[in-house]
Amino acid sequence: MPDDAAGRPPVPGSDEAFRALADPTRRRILDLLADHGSLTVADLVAQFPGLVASGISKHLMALRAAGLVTAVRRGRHQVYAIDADGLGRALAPWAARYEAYWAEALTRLRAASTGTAGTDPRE
Amino acid sequence: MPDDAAGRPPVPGSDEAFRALADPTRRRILDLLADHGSLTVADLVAQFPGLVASGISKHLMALRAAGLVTAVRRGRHQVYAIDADGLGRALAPWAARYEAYWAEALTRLRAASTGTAGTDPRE
DNA sequence: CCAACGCCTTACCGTACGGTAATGCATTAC
DNA sequence: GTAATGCATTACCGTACGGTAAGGCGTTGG
Repeated sequence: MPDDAAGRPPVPGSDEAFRALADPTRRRILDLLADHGSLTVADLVAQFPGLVASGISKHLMALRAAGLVTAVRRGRHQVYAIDADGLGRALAPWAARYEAYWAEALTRLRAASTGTAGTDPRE
Repeated sequence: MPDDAAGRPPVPGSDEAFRALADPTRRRILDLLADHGSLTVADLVAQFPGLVASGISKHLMALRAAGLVTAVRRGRHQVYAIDADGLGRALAPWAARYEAYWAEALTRLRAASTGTAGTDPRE
């Protein structure tokens, strides 16, 4: 990248958030945190058989740098949780611009999941 | 990546979409397409002083592979536009899960831009 | 105090990504 | 028909990313 003269005045801190969300593992971590509220590193490691603790820790650091999760020490464990405020601030501007696009797909998705209970986000 | 044993059955085609959105240049291309409706490669190249046509073309291919934009030939120009349906299908499941997080930030954002005639997709 | 534990940190490696330059294949213009 | 345009494609390069393995520091427990 020779220079950033392309100009990117809009969305200041969202870059890191979008880059963080690019990785499927990190999105799954967010999903797990959204489901369970808060989890330790060990809890998360148990959910990823193909990864060791270091990898999970690195992903968590990336999410933390992007402001998507928060970390607090509890004893010798580190408990992670979704940073609702940070996630909102990072994605709200983009969502405001594009929510119209997925709005109809969303209502269709909600209608389809009424009774079918399966994870089938298409058709 | 030795294997994908970590398990990623959910959100089948969203991976490419999120990876495509990770790059600021591609998000800016989407913004430009959202603003102008449809643009040719040359139009987009004019918006990025720091890039040559090949680079723009590659970004457009990535966006097309992710199902976020569509391309049609008009004469010897290639006209790109946002694929509303593809964008919706790719992001709707994720948005359905996390929209609550940016909902409050969104209303706050809308309240702040009341009267400042920004880019308002709806209402 | 000392050993075990838990997590972060650093070093390192392979691969994929973003970028340019050069080539190819259409379509338009002369 | 031939030349020029417009975009895609390919080849190539530097860098950043995702992953593991090894080391460090604070915390828990005897």
